[in-house]
Amino acid sequence: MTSQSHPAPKYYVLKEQLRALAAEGEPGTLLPTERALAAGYGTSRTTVRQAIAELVAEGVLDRIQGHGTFVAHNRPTYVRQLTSFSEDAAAQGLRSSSRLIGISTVPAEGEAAQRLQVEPGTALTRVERIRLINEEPLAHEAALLPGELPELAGALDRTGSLYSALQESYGVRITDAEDTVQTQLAGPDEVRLLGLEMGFPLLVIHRLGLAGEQPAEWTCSVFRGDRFRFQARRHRD
Amino acid sequence: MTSQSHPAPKYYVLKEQLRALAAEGEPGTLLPTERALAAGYGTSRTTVRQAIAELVAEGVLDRIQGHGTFVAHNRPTYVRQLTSFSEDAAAQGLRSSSRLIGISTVPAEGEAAQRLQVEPGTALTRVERIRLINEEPLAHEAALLPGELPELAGALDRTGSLYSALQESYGVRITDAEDTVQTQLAGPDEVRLLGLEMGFPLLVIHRLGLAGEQPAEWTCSVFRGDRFRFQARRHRD
DNA sequence: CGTTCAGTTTGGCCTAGACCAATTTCAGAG
DNA sequence: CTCTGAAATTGGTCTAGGCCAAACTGAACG
Repeated sequence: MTSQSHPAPKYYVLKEQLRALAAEGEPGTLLPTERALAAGYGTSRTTVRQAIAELVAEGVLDRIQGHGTFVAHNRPTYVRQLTSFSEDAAAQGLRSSSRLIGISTVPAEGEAAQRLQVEPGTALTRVERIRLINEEPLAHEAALLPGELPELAGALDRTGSLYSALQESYGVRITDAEDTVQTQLAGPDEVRLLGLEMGFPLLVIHRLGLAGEQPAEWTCSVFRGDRFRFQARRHRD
Repeated sequence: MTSQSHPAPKYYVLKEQLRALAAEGEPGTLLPTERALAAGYGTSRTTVRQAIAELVAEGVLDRIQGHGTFVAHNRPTYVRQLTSFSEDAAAQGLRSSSRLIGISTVPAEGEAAQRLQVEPGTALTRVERIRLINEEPLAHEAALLPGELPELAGALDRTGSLYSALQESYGVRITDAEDTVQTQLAGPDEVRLLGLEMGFPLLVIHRLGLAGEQPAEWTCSVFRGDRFRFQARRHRD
């Protein structure tokens, strides 16, 4: 008999009960308050909060300070399939938009310089944006492009797409991209920019965009882990 | 003045201090005990534990009940690039191995039936394994293959690779694969199988393997989020 | 010298409650 | 009826401490 059957932690049992409770209600339905749940389930508020925190991280629940905890609305899950955010969203019938935080010129350094194959100190254009799906923040994205690109702001404003703007204004066409996906936990920056909780699980994608053989884009995107899937297709020789 | 400068939570300040502390020590160096840290930093053990928990989730620290909390050893980060675990690991110079949990025959149902394009109830072969890098558990994997495959166990034992076994015994060659990556939190199963903590961030990959146009494999892999990166390369037309 | 077993240490889980901040509620003023 | 402002409500953060389980320590024993 190898099964030692450690009893599941109390918070986890409660978590699954709350998950079931959430499944019954319509999106938006308010759950009892944390204090009420603690009293009702004969536990402490700390334990209730741990259970709720994980369900929030899974996109099952949502909560607002001063308001309450409620069944999360069925968020569309954004799936990255192609290379462009706007194209991916359109392919899935989602309304995508961007909020431009800023375009600046920065010197190349560290990994960016290496990836873009330029000398450290070379001027790069940095485009920082928030990506939204159905008007809700989904990701923070910072793209680094070689050279100074004075016309980029206007073209980006017209087309809304970085790739379109690059092609339109500078004839740069990204033909290949290499993406690396990994997990990360939300810190103060992500909390501020994406409006989520500290320690929330995120997916970070580093992308190297190539125009032919020439590195033309080095981007770091930080997605909410609960509304995002990354999809890739490969062929073996 | 839009900056509202919410002060960072106390646990987060402590987390970054502990991160710096960990960076100084060699891997394996024991940190002070939670009770000592709480006393030293003039905080509560609860707060210390929250800080440590996130650093554990990031792979910076490691802890063992009854022993202590210490600087994590520099784990190699496994990067998925091709379609096969064994090939990927070999390409990175990592010692990979598998622990077979079981091979069974199960009826097709739900998403698996749909993905493999078989009628619900059709017999599938289920191969469940733990994937290890340098003898440490990295992922749990459950592969579903259409049909009953009596010779699979032997071939798998000989080659160690599912893809090789499939080709060798049945002439099935997986030529294309579609991977979907998303986040998940560790539950009791993952805790038991991979030896990590409840609520630990994971990366889940669903893979549909195709032999030509024919669906031949539907696999769900659950990786530790701290020792895994997923890499994909795309070409745009 | 090795083994055993009780006591100590350390992390794992949980409780009870304090104080803060954002939101909502609602009575009172205009 | 609308606006204002205080009070109540609800989630956000943190404290202090209890009990358990796993690991370690060391003395007693064979």
